[in-house]
Amino acid sequence: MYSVGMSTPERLIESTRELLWERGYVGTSPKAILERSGAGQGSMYHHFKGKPDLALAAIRRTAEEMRATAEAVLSSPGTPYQRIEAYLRRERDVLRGCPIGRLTMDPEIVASQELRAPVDETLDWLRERLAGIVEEGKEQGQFAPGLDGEEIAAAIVATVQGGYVLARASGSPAAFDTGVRGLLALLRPTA
Amino acid sequence: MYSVGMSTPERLIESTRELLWERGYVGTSPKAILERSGAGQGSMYHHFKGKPDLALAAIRRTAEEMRATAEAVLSSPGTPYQRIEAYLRRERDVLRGCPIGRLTMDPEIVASQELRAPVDETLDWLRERLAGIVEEGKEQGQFAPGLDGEEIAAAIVATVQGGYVLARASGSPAAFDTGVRGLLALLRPTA
DNA sequence: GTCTATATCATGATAGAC
DNA sequence: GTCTATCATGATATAGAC
Repeated sequence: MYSVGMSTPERLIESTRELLWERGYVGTSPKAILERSGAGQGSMYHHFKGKPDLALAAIRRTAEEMRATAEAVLSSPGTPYQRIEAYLRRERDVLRGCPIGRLTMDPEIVASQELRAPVDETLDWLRERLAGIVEEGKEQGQFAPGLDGEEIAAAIVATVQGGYVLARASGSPAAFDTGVRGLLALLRPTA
Repeated sequence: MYSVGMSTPERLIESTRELLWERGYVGTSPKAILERSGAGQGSMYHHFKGKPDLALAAIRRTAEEMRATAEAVLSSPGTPYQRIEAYLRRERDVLRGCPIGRLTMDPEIVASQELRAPVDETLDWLRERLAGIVEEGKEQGQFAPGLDGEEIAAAIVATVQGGYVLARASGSPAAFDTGVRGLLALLRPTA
């Protein structure tokens, strides 16, 4: 429970972010949010219109954070291959899954234009960012000229998102790493 | 609602399978199952011990079905690359997601040894099956000898599972296909 | 801004008649 | 085997006092 140095709306948003990550939108109840945040019923409905409104604030913040984290790794020095490798091998809490990607399996998120938008925009941005790096690699002769940046980027993001699925199914992060090694082996410049 | 030619337990299982696919375990209520199946409260608790028991029966059947579908494609004639391509390009209801993979994002499935087991076993079987095909391809000189069958297999399954995530995020199956094309481009034998 | 009270419906099940 | 109570608790709010 968040108790120090945070305003009530902050505590509500942070608690909601955690619960959405752990249990998804459908699995997260207002009651659970109140308990975790230490806020009262009245406070929550004073600061937010309801569960969807609070979830939107939480999802937007998580999306921003994920984007910033990815950008930090992707803009680090190194060759295109090295930057992609750094992204794929970056430390992750694999068994917790992706706080953004997991939302796509939630029926109420997907059904809501508003709630789905930040999820879509984040994954879309990531694909575009990676596609640009692949194109850079092609120009530098690091990747085969026949490869399509957008296709490779989609395969990279999918491998990460699917890696979480494999890891959670098996109860171990190993499967994530195995898939990442497989993709890196396929991407590795021969030169 | 299932009404003809099916026993009550059958109707309950089929309705549960659909709901688990659409809404996950946490998002599926006994009431919704009863409404969809047309069965009464009493029938459900007569044939099954409760929601977890019914879900287990539903998940086991979905797992069997998924395995049979995959095996049919993977054992079809063709070179290893062609069989992998056939698997990746196989017709899918992409926006509905994977009925097995989506369960890994459900906190109560992952928390339950019993409910997670069929999910784990199915994805594990699939990885092993694909790994064998990759090894075949290496023997035939279709894939580079340096590749690891298990790694490539994990990347393939992850690309599919992650492809569903991308598709559902964007609300269109296109992203799934883009990722698959990217992976196939990387796998394609040059010879 | 926060609190407690209240409201309505859903959840997940049990009991016992038929 | 199926049906209709019944039940305790949770979900998702609203109302109004403080």
